[in-house]
Amino acid sequence: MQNKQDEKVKDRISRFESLCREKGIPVTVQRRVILQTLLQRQDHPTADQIFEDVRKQIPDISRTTVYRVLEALVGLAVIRRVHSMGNAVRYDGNIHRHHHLVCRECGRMADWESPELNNLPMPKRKALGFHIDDYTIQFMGICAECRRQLEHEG
Amino acid sequence: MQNKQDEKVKDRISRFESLCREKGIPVTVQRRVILQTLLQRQDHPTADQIFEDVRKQIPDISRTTVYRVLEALVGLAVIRRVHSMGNAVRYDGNIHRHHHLVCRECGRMADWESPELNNLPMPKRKALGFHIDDYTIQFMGICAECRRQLEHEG
DNA sequence: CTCCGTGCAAAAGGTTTGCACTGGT
DNA sequence: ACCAGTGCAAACCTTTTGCACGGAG
Repeated sequence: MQNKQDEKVKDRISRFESLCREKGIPVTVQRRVILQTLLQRQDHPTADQIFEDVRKQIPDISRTTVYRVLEALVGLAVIRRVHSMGNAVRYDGNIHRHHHLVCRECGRMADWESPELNNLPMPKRKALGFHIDDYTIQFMGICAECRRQLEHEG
Repeated sequence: MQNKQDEKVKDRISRFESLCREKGIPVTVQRRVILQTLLQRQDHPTADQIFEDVRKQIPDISRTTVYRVLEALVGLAVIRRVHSMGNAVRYDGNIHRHHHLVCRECGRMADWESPELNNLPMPKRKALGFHIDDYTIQFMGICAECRRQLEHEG
């Protein structure tokens, strides 16, 4: 069981290394250990939590490096941010069930309402200890303005 | 059209005032204007964006008040946070389509996989200018630990 | 050998807190 | 009059940036 998980992690890491070689990006100890640390956790840690973990293996690593490497890994699509908006809390005056279109680039959000999405099968109360009573879907993509900008850059 | 929207806002505000009276919570100018400001916007502003807006009506309002009032309104279920995790970015090593159970109280998250949720009808490319290519569902509720704690408090 | 990645320190957001004062009820 | 809400300033936490050094390709 544990071995199976370990193998998966090893596999992901070696695929990451191939990807780096392909793109001519240096494979550093820090990157390998940061990726490994995230992959070994079953939760969804913050950069700082990863920093604390990684420190056990690389005591002199800098917090800055952890932040930079994580964003680099996101850029390579090796890992994901859990939610792709900026780092400020956003508020919504609409309290009935509705969904959002979110731009990966700039965090811009638009509402998305669709009756067929409003009666999905919910995890039953008690799922994993959670009492779930509502849900909201984030549709992810690129907004018109960012698309235009990306095209202009090349 | 505009009048219809204005009426909705007025209605929400007067319902908010009733709720306050019911609970013996003071209705202040600041609260009314902050709520109104959020309701009049069609986007999902940050506390700071609301602060800038509200300033036009109450030039001497403090940023602190805006932060506090918004959280108070969330507590009363009059408005919502767009995503209910803490204020640090979280990373996920799992890059295939999957969903999350999120605790409203503490932000704890668990993965939720369900084949029947992995082929929902997506907004067609171009919806509102967005090119959507993926989605993820956030199921919202209370985790076991927070439930226990809330019961202990009364 | 050349760059990119790293570490450090400082700055830049975003948010919270303690305290004195003001304003709703 | 009482208590909760507000404003201010300072603290705090998370993230970003500039620069000099060191290690990977």
